Amino acid sequence: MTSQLSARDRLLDAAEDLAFTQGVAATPVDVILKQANVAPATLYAHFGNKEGLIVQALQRRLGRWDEAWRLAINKASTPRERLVALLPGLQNYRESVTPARWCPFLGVAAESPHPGDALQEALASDTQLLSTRLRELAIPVVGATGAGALAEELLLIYTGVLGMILRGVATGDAVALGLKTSQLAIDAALNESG
Amino acid sequence: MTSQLSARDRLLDAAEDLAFTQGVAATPVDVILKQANVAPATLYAHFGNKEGLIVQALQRRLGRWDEAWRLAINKASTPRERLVALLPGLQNYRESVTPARWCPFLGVAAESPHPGDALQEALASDTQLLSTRLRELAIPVVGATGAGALAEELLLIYTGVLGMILRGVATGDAVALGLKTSQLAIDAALNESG
DNA sequence: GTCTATATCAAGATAGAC
DNA sequence: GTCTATCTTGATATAGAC
Repeated sequence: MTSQLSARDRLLDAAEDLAFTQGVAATPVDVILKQANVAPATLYAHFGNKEGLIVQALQRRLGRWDEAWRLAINKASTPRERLVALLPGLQNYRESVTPARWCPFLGVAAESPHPGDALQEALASDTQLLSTRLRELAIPVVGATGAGALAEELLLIYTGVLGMILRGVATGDAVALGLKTSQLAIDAALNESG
Repeated sequence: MTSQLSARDRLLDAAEDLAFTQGVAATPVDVILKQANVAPATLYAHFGNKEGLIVQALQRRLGRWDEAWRLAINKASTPRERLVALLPGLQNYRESVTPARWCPFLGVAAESPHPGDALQEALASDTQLLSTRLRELAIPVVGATGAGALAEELLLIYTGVLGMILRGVATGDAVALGLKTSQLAIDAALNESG
């Protein structure tokens, strides 16, 4: 049976499915090709090389994660809930996609030795998105003065949640722990600004 | 010039130096051999294969990290300072050894796809050490009842510090941020138990 | 235990037809 | 754009002498 998706989409799906769960270096191109049911030359025609495929898979995933996070923010009803929506958003997101062993952006960056790579830039985009939006969401909660510092703490906690998943903690447990810690950070920031 | 260290030690040094900064998969055995000034057969005689070398390099590093942490704990003068000594300990440690791009245990685990690998077990040893000792150190600060929960939060924060380093934040900045967040978690635990 | 030289193999990438 | 078949490379590991 042939899938109805384009070869390009099947390749992106397979790359996400395999490389982000098994590791990029540990996932040979052959295996991706087989799962996508696509011929080698097609991959290279679309993406140039393996790294090109991984980069585009990361970009697509960042877009989807962005959407999922926005959705979680929109479901929240207070500024404070919107600020911590990151964490339930992460949990929902991980339940909706093939869950990478942990964060694919950090994972790919950890494997890629050269800072200037397109792969590293994908991680930078992720970090940038997190920093910027967390800071925006923090302003209505603690005011513009303390927003940057609080955003940094929340990014640290979020990053810690991802790392705990790599340590083998279940996503739900790691998220609950991160949520609890985030509340402490927000309370402390409110006491300072108030 | 030939080093005075044994071939075995030169191999471990080179593996730590290269594989933990560039990534294991991205570091060919040849390169390790060249830097160690050792012949291929010697490596395989000592370690069996590349993974064996990496595993022993990790074990050695865990031992040294353990020592460094103990040292930081001993330099502290109050139970509370001992509980957070993890973070200045990390900073000193990273300044004393070839600093891996981030945590070599998490890094190696991230690359290794199979949960049962000897490599994954090295990460488990690290997590185990952190959990156990943090809990012991937390008892004199917040009492036995809340110690486990606080230890989990501090491990999350520590793991977040490591992840922030991978995101490109300087070690000192990440440590300072983690220290600040840890103090919040401890204060909150004290309020609950008091 | 250590060396030089080499076998073996897997993986990324391409050639050329359709 | 897509396929089958293949090329090329580079990396792990071993053979056999000292």
